[in-house]
This record gives sequence, structure tokens and C-alpha cells, in this order.
Amino acid sequence: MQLDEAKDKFIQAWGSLGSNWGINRTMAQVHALLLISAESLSAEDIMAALNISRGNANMNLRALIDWGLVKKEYRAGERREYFFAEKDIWQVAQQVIVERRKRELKPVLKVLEDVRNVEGDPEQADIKAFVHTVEHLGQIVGMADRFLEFAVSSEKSWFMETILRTVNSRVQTP
Amino acid sequence: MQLDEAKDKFIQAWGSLGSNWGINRTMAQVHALLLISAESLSAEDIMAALNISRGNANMNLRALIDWGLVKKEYRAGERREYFFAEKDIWQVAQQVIVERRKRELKPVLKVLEDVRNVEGDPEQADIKAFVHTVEHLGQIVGMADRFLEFAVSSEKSWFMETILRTVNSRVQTP
DNA sequence: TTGTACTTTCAATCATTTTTGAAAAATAGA
DNA sequence: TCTATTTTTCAAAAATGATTGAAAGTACAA
Repeated sequence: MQLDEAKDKFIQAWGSLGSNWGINRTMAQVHALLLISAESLSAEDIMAALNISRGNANMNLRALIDWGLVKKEYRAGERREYFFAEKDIWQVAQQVIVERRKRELKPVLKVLEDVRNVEGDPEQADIKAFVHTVEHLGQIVGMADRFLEFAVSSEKSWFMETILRTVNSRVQTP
Repeated sequence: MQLDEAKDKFIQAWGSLGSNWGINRTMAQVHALLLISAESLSAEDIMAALNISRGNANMNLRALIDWGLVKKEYRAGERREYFFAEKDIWQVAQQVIVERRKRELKPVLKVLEDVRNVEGDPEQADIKAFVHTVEHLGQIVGMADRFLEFAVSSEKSWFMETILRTVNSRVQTP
């Protein structure tokens, strides 16, 4: 496969993955483009590569900077800004985890907690069903949250080794 | 908090979580409603509870059944169908993992693999950057995939214990 | 058969999200 | 300061995705 074709395929795939996971398709595409670019790119470059408007490019670059995935760079003697992505994928993954935990997991945990203390007889069938579900959800979402916190605070190779060791030691569900 | 208020709050929260993760808001709300209902519900019940049309209810129930999260039930002497959700949250989580791995993770892994073999001099800066990124992504996405496969094939309490033990043994990134 | 009680489908409509592009604001250099 | 260049903003337009509701389909009982 030619480089250009491969790049394009990658950018499209990343865009569609993003949009399946609640991330703006264009934002994911801009990120993909910067991830695989050897050099930093100007807004013009990005507009041309992805065929998007100036406003759109600007807006999504802003969002990526906000997520901590992209940074600006100034070149000597040049006025325009150049953008580049963090290339260490482990760091990228950690950054994404940090943001989504903050934006989505935390609020849900908050609601699960708030909602657990419902008034009335805990033996009543409807109250029982409600509390049961909410508590179990809290337990599992809470575990996921702690696991992600752990991922975020770990050094890559250590984390990967630990996980892969655990996964491989599958003493088939005792 | 009153049960009705708590239920509503939970349904709204679950809907918004869903839509942040690429799942139709109404589908998530129908699922939430069924999760916290002691009894199975008819399409009418669901339409009334969530204020949605018959077509919408039908369509999202179909999707939930497709994801393996909801099942139909027939009551003796009654013609209409009643729907209920799998209440074991661990099973629900596993089911969601199974589907998303199949629908989204696998296709991405495929693209990452396809795209790795790009023609040309591997020392060329642009090819180097591309291959580097694609390989690292493959490594990390691959690990996530194996981890999720592991989660899906594990019995709940064993998995939770294993994970929590690992998380707590944090020998702070050696 | 026919009528009834439901479920399913799908074109049209509505709502939300994304994108555009031109104007305004910012910035750097002369 | 003023001008040239670049970035930012944001209302309007476009695109996408969700929802409706009425018609078609299905299954059952009489």
C-alpha cells in the first residue's frame, strides 16, 4: 500500500472510531493526521489535508489542545502557528482516560450515590429492584474507575506487563 | 428522595452517559427503565414512562434485544409482549464489552494491521512516523482488547478480586 | 373466513450537531 | 502609530441522527 493511501485509511478509521465513542469525527481525524505527521502542521495544512473549513479546523484544534492531546509550536521568523500531537501513545491513552473519567465517569458515580438513598420501605418490590440495580452498578462502575485511575498513574511498560501477566495467568475462572 | 424522582434522575443520567459513549440516548433510557423495574413492561408502559412514540419504543427495544440486554416475555392469556432487562450488572457489562469489541475494536485492529505494511524506504521521515504511530497504537489497542476478552471470560467476583488486588498493590510505578 | 389486538416498518418530519465562511479581533512588525 | 497577516468567533446553513405516526403486517380467536 502507498503511504498516502495508508494515511487516508488510518485517518478515516480513527474518525469513525471516534464518532462511535462520542468524539467528534473531525476532531478524531485532525488528531489522527497530526499523530502520523513527521512535522508539525499549520491550520492551512490541516484544512487542505482534510478538506475542512478554517473555522472547523480552528475549533477542533482548540478542543484537542483542551484535551491535552495537541500542542502549538512557533517557528523562528514565521508568524503562523504550527500544531503537533503528543506521539507517545501511552501518554495519549492516559490523557484520554483522565478527561473522560473527569467528564463522564465522575458525574455518573455522583448520581448513583445521590440516588441510592431513596425514601420508603426497602422491602417494597419496586424500591428493592431500584436499590439493587443502583448498588450493583455503583460497584462495577466504581471498580472500572479505580482501574482507570491505576492505569493513569502507572508507567507504561510496568502496567502492560502487569496486565498481560494477569490476563495470561487465566486459571480459567475457578 | 422519592422513588419516582430517583428513578427519573437515574434514567436521565444513564441516557446522557449513553449518548456520550455513542449509544442512542433513548436506547439507554429504555434500558435504564427496564433495569430498575421490578416487573417486565409492555411497549405501552415504556411509551408512557418515557414519553416516546410507538415506533421509537419498538425500534430501541429491538436494538436492545440485538445487543442481548433485553428479552421478551409472554404472559399467560395475554397477547402483548412484555420486556425485561438482564438484571445482573456484571452480565450486562460483559454483554456490552462483547458487542463493542466485535463492532468497533476488531475493525480498528484490522485497519491497523492492514495499514502497517506501507511501501517505501522505512528510513524516510514520513514513513517512519507513520509506522511508528501505527505500531504503538496496535500494541496498546491490542492489550486493551486482550484485557477485555479476559474480563468477558471471567467470573465476576474472581475478576473483581484480581483487579482490585492488582490496583491496590500499587508499588508506585517502579 | 373475519375482526381484533397487537407489532413492525418506513417515509416524512423534527431536533441536534457539525460545518461554513465572513467579519471581528488579535498580533507582530515597520 | 498603521498595515498586513493570522486567529477567533458565531450566526446561518448543511448534514446527520432521532422520532413520529400512520399504514402494513401478523397472529390468534371466534
